[in-house]
Amino acid sequence: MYNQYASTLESDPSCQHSPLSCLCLEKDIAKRLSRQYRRGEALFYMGDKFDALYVLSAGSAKSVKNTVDGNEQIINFHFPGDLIGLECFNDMMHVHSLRFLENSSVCRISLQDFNRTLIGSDTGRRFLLSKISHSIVDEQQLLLSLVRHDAEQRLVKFLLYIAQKHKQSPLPYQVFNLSMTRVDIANYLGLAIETISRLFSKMHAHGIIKVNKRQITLCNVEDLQESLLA
Amino acid sequence: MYNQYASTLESDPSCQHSPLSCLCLEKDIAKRLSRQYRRGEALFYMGDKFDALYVLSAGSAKSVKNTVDGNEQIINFHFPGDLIGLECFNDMMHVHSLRFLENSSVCRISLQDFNRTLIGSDTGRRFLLSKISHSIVDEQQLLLSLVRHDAEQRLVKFLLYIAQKHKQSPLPYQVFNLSMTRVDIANYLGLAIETISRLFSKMHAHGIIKVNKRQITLCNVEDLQESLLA
DNA sequence: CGTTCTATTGACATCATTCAACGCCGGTGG
DNA sequence: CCACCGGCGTTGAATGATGTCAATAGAACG
Repeated sequence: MYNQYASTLESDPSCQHSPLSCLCLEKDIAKRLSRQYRRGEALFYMGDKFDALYVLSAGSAKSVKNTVDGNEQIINFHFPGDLIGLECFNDMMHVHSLRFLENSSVCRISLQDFNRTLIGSDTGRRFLLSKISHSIVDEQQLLLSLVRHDAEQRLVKFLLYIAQKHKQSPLPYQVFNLSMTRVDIANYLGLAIETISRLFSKMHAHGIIKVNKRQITLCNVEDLQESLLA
Repeated sequence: MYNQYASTLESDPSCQHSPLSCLCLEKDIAKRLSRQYRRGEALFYMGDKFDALYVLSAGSAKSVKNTVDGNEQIINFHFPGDLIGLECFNDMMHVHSLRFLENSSVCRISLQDFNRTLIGSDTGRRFLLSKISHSIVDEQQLLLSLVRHDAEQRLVKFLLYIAQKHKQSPLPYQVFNLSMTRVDIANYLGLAIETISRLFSKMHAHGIIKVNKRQITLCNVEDLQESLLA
């Protein structure tokens, strides 16, 4: 019961293409922005005033932190249904920049609407709290990979994660297109780009996955999952 | 204004020893548990029903995830003022075990009270949202260390983080006792315990820090902070 | 008083990075 | 149309940081 929205997002076919629509219909707190964004565009920059949360309704994006040495660090990737901006209630400023990886659209949730939902609707509040928990847990999963897994395991976990995020897509979820470059993946996983490239080649040669440019096919999901346990 | 509670926790001397007291006094949502916990005791275990959040009011603790291979992974450490349990709204179960590192006490916030505060009090809601953001950002900081820093930088960042958490203590904050073992630190930072040991020895020899068993002295905090930027 | 936990140190092995060269593709301008 | 260029990706060889294995010793605890 508590969990109804989270699970709805996974399974209810009516939500397949826009999980947010549940939320939109339900509580009308997110308003679809008319504007579409293109690959490379930014929704906001680190340091901007925080005046709304967003839900990604289509496409994909990355949260990027600019480090002192002039480089970027990708904090996470976002996919349809992800709630963006939860880390900003501390300073009321954006602590990342958000950059789209492909043509995308978002729903905007003003802080006023956010608060109103938190206050006024039991199911809305549960939904939002569940989203908050989910994003914390996702982050901890990445943390776990970085700490306990070697390069190949990190990449496998990453691919499984991406596949998971594509479960709403019409394609079989074992087949998907990466919207990010190898550079992005390497950055995110804390590896050198050459390592990513070599791993793709090796795993392809071993028949574990198929790699064709950015299209990935996971040949045996269960085997991959098991390989993480070793 | 939005930020008043967060900053109060840092600076208001009346909150020095129990940051939570702000919250207790303010909204009466957290009730100090009479029971004190001892080193090694658990507050809850992974899989337990999630029926309350906690604020650590004294001592320290670790959140631990049991991995499939029978090992543990420390997800984070907790210090006075930290809000514990935010990751549980998804499944309404605890996803970590919480284990105290020294004699400690906690304040319990029932879900009912939590919701009531979210609904009923503007300042309480802001305070809680700020806490949520803070814990997400903390986690991302660790993530950044793991991805971008080598072993020494990770350890330095960890020590600065601990020092930061001890700013409320009567001691000068450059001097503190680690409540966790070398094993815990290694586990948390994704390093071998021998690496931690060697780094402590090396940094001690170089006069960067002083190490005496578990007591650490940071000889020059600014130098340490700068060393992270390189 | 032994057993276990914690910590330190050395020798060696290994995985991932770094440096370097190269190819492919798409866009842009002459 | 072709030439050039920058971004993206692959592969090889050498280097180095960190893990692993092993030995030792003090501290904590029953």
